[in-house]
Amino acid sequence: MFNKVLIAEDFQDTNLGIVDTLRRELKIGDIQEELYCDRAMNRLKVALATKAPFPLLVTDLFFKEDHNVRKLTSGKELLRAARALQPSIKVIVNSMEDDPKKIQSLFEEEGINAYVCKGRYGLKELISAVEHVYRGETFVSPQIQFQNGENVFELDNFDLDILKDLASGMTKKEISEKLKGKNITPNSESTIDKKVSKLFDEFGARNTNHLIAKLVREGRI
Amino acid sequence: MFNKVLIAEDFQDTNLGIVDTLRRELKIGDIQEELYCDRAMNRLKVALATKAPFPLLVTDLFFKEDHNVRKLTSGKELLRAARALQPSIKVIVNSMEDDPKKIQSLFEEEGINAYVCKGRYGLKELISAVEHVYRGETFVSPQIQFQNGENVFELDNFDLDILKDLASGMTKKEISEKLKGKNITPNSESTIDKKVSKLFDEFGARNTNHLIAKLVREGRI
DNA sequence: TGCGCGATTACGGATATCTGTAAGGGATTT
DNA sequence: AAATCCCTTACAGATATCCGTAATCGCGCA
Repeated sequence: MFNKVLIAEDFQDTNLGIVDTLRRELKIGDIQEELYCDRAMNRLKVALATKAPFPLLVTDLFFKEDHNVRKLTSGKELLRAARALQPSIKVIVNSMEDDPKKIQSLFEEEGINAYVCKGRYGLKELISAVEHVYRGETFVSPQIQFQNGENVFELDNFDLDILKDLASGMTKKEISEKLKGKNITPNSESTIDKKVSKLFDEFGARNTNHLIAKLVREGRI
Repeated sequence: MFNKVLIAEDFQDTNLGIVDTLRRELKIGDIQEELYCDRAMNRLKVALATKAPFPLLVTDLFFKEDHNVRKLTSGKELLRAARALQPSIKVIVNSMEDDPKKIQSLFEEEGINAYVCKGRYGLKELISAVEHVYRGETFVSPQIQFQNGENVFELDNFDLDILKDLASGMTKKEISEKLKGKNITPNSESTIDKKVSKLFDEFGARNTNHLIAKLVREGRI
């Protein structure tokens, strides 16, 4: 089993539960915890410099803001920095997020080793995740369904930019002009019109207001 | 100090932290926990029936859905039901929510005794909250700022209904007709126009898309 | 009673959105 | 080379929006 683990998690109470469980169930002696990403990163550096690197990082995704100024503000940034420093480190993400697409992208883009969804069985799953990762396998909370195809439509960056601009109050004419100014093509008002209309169909929206409301609610823009 | 406490919290790990801390710091012997609102409610009923009611309920606001069918789906419903059953019960809400307006309404509408915001100091604050509540006082996490006045504009139910309809894709003409059909006044398209335009000013929005995006993001519609 | 004020409503004009049709270009296929 | 498909663009008509002006109504108040 891993000889030491670093846990980055800003919820004091959750933290306590995790530490306690890992210690008791997995007999991991050296469990260290940090409430801030920056401090967690420091620990990784120090451990590596003293030839006693952490083989495993368990991190949340979201860290609440407070008075402290921070360089690293999310678990994603932390795990990227950690991987840059120490490529061999195993990473388990433990968070509330339950959107399969976002979790999938953590595996694909960040190469995490396991994802555990906080919830009623979060602790049991975390133990299972640590065991899997130790054996070189990946793990995902079973309630996460990686549905491919289905009702999930892709939004490419072009669509996304248009929608963000619309949501921030720009008209299609203004967007068209902005794109022309930046020499990005396509850029005609007509094409923007068509793109957005197609999204109406895909998302079952009746007009722009409806589409924007849906997408903002889904956290996609 | 309270002789027993019921904790409703669907995050297993958080739960463990809370139970442990209350037991150690406050010497509360009888600490019971439930992962589901319905079961928590049952415990309250049984305890009351056997003449050993819980003097204190600590509950989260949000409970994740799973396969189990549930009557009570949120902490708000749970605490209402609890108060209906046993009006004297003290209630501490322990949740992620950090919107002062929503928290304030919990005090004003639901008469909760304390609100503790989950976070880096959540456990320490929870202890403090229990002590305050035991002394008959209220408690709120210090990072919650009850700002009155300021930049916070009120949205009455009429505005809210219009905005919700717009966000769901209705045109102003359709909204006007819907209101006329239900004999709700005012209901002219012109008035709806004016109302929404005034909201542009108040919220610094450039058009309806912008306004809806802002309000959805703030969770107000 | 009359005045003032705000809310509601009507209306019109300038823009913007939504939708359909059609033309052109580039890439792939036959 | 011709046919096909997809993307981009132009254009046009029907609606919808945004915004200004002005008339009307209800209500408190002197």
